[in-house]
Amino acid sequence: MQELSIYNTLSRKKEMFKPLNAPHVGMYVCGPTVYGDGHLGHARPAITFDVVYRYLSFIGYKVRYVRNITDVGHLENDADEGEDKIAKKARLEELEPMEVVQYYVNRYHDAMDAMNVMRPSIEPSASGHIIEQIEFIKKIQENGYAYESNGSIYFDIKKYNEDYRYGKLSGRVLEDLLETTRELDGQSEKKISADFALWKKAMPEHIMRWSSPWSDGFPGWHLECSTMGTKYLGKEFDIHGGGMDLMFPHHECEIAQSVAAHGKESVHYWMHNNMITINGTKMGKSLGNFITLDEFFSGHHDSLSQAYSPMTIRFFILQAHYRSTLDFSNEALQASQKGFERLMTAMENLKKVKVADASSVDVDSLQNKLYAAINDDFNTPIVIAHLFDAVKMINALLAAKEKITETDLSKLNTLMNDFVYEILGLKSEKQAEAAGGDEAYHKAVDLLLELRSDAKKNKDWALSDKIRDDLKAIGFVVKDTADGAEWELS
RNA sequence: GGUACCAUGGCCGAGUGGCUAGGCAACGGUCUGCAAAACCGUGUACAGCAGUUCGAAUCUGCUUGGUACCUCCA
Repeated sequence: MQELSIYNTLSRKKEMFKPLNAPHVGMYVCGPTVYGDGHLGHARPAITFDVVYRYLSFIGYKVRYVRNITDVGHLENDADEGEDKIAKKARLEELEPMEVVQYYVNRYHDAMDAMNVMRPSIEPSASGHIIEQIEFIKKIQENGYAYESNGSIYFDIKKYNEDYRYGKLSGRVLEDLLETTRELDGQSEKKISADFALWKKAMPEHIMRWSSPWSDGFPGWHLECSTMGTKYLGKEFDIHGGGMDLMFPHHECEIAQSVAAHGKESVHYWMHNNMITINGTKMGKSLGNFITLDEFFSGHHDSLSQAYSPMTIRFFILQAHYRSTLDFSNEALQASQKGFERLMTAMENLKKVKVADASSVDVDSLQNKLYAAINDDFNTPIVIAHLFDAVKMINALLAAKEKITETDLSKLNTLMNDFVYEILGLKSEKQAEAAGGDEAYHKAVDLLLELRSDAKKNKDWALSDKIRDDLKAIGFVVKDTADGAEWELS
């Protein structure tokens, strides 16, 4: 088993990863709120924790990966008089709320599949766990950390803070919070403004509502994660992940809820991915500066100079460490596209390498560096840097500038496959393209290239150049290689 | 206002007290009928100022600029 270190937000430092019940690992990640299309920002946690999931599984852990679907409970406004986001969207589009949910869940899955993000072991939805959430509230209430007010139940932060400490994850101090939130409007039903809803009584216009011992209503914003985490991973589990913007108040409230219900913290390692920025500012739904994943895939957006494939997006995200911000730009994305293609070309070239009776390359050293990088808090940019060293090695082997034994070649093959495909989760898009698509049209282009090849044999440069240049004008790039001509869409 | 964080070559980004990632772009070369593609090679950058040190981009202080969270947010 590899020695893996993980940066724990709780301690603000890297810690050796020791699961509670090896070889089992429990991991919970905050999933999407399904009232809109996924954007580039959503890809970051999905891909970050996909690599965590893949690597933990790869080194032999049995991982139960839970990623929720939030389909209730997020209020529209900061005040408590808001309306459920899903319900609002449903009214606007005159659809059943669950129809809206299903539509966006499907689209989310499609985008994630395209980026080769593995599906989690369990993908529970908040609306499917109302009963569990009500039970969870009862426990908090029994332990004295909740109070009822006008049919709604609130978490009593002041009481909680007397016995434990509210704000330990994000470094907040309750007194400071009280000062800063005081000026926000009518927190009429709450004891103090920092208290948050566990159960909210529904106004007549709310169409998503459930009965409870207190009122017809819906569960609070933070409750689903505590509830479903507990249900599927236990009162204590190993990893909880999510975006940095969820650290406060969402994850802070989760901790408070779990401690209030069970008397102890449930999560051992808190992991937070940083934001993706655009022109140096966070890309976010509320800021309206986001670009959806489908827009990236199609190129249909004013800020995009071209389409970017799902693997380009994945590679782009993996080229930065998950705890750093990552600035989007066309230039950066194009760089990722080129780099990714180069890596994939080398993976093809690796198959053509011939063995020799001795090795002039050091595969063991490469292996050590790759594992050291991924074990160091999933440092994928370093992993990729070493993979590019391997690309140079492979190209030199192919050009017979270096040589390699059968044993080493086999080792190199395994290593490259493990890291590129299994751990980083990259895949060649050429194959996917060739497999699908219109066969007749592929053959037609191939035929043109054959004609050009014949023309070249006859030194009919006028004809061969016409074919090449006209194809280019239509949108095909012709590439002459040692094995003949290839083409692709530009 | 409170609390954090960041500032790296044309761009994106690692790293870190001395051995000065990587990708893209640019430039040069190999190949090619010419191109393109592919491959090879070339760049001593770390906001500013002061300090600690034999030695700092890496540690400390100050200055400047930027970001995030405090309200839904990945």
